[in-house]
Amino acid sequence: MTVLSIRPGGGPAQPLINLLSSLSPLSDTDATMVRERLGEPRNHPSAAEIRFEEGHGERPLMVAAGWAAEVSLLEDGRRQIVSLHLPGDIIDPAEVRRMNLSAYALTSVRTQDANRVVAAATSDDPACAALAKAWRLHRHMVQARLVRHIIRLGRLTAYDRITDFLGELHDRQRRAGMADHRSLSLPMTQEALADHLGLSIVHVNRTLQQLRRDSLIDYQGGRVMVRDPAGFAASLGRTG
Amino acid sequence: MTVLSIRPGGGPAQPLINLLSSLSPLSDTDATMVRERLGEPRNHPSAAEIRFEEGHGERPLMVAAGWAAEVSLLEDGRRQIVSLHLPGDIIDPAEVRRMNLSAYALTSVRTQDANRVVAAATSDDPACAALAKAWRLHRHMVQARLVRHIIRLGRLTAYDRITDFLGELHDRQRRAGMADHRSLSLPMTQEALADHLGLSIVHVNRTLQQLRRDSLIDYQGGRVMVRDPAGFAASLGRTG
DNA sequence: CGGGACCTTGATTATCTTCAATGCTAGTGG
DNA sequence: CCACTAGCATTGAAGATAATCAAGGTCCCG
Repeated sequence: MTVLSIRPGGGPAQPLINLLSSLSPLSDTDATMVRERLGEPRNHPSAAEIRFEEGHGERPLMVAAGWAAEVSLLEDGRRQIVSLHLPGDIIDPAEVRRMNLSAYALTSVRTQDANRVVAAATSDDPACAALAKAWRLHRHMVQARLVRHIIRLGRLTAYDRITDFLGELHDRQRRAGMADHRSLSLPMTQEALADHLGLSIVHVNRTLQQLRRDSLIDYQGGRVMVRDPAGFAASLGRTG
Repeated sequence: MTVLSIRPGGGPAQPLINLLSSLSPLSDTDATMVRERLGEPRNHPSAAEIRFEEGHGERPLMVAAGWAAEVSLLEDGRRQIVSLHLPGDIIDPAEVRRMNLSAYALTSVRTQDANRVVAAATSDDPACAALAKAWRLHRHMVQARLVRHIIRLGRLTAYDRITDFLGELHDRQRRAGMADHRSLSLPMTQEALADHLGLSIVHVNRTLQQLRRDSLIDYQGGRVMVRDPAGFAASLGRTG
């Protein structure tokens, strides 16, 4: 991990740059390329749907601040949050549409048009080679998260689902330079948590309390403190 | 759907050709291109792991006959079948390795090296344009299946999971020209079904019986007859 | 005929959901 | 400043869904 490049205060593009360079080293030139290619910011109020038909086609959006989610709404009103977008993540509208999902702001969200960034990252211009490599690894990571979520939902208990999920969030936030060794932010309601983890609100609430009672975490005000990193990692039903 | 191209007896490549042309029309030339680029067949006994280190790197394999699965093994012996490979599907060893999965033969399986097919389908040679388009759509479909499976596991009951899953299998087999309007093959044990759908064997067994009692399906000898296509589709907790 | 893999069944228990309140806190308007 | 409201978190009780445990049963194959 290129520690040097992790500068949380480096502007709205910094989480994305940190994220990419945590996968494959980027030069300052690469970082600048990302920064300069981001488009105008846009704000989405909490709980609003994030729509994409903004004039010229379906452009990828980078989440600059706040959390968003890709959601499947079922006929009976149930919903499944398929994936989450944290600062630094990029939402691909074409994919959202193809999968029959919708995107929602879980908190107040600020996005920026990332069309030109994605274009650079997927071009075969040698000047973008480092960016392209990091981007490929990033895509792989995104896909691996889907697979991991299938394993979570299919074979882990509520307790392990939450632990495993918090572990994933911690890793993601650290890569983006947005969390320290011991804590992570969790600015989503227990209802959203339930809809992501395939559980009821009530059960999420009780399981979180259990985690607190077991002294694995503290949780309040949208922030999780990892009290026992060892026990935390150990309690995961790990894949082999 | 290009009905003309669906010829179940057209050799081992036919399922793949049917599958691709169900997504985007292929000419006879395209079909020939696929057929001629397939490598030597290889047999995998039922329940064996499908390994890839065969001399020259990790080459994609097309399933020519039988069913395979990508599996995650958990420490405690539980397992999750993340995805299934039916005839016509292509297994990407690089992906299996990246996701920390392993591939197993659920039945006796015959595969063929599909490296040159994938190369053609992902090239930008204009001669492969039709193939490339179908391939892109196919990749999208594969990804959509992962998302759909997340929704199944997260928000559907055992009964609906099985119904929805059978619906998916029916669609896949029809695209490959390997099933008619009313029936599909299901050559996997109830244990494998359980490991895919995140349920216990016993519960899968009882739920299948419930489906039979409700006259939605008949099920015996690895074959499912769809008795009530309307009720079948209606019972699905559909995404919107 | 014996063994093994798979399917089926009953009984019991655990996990998780649902329903129905009750708190808590922050923002709002009087 | 103080009700008042809305959204979220929490709690208890009851019930449904699914897992586990422990046998049998069936079928195929050597």
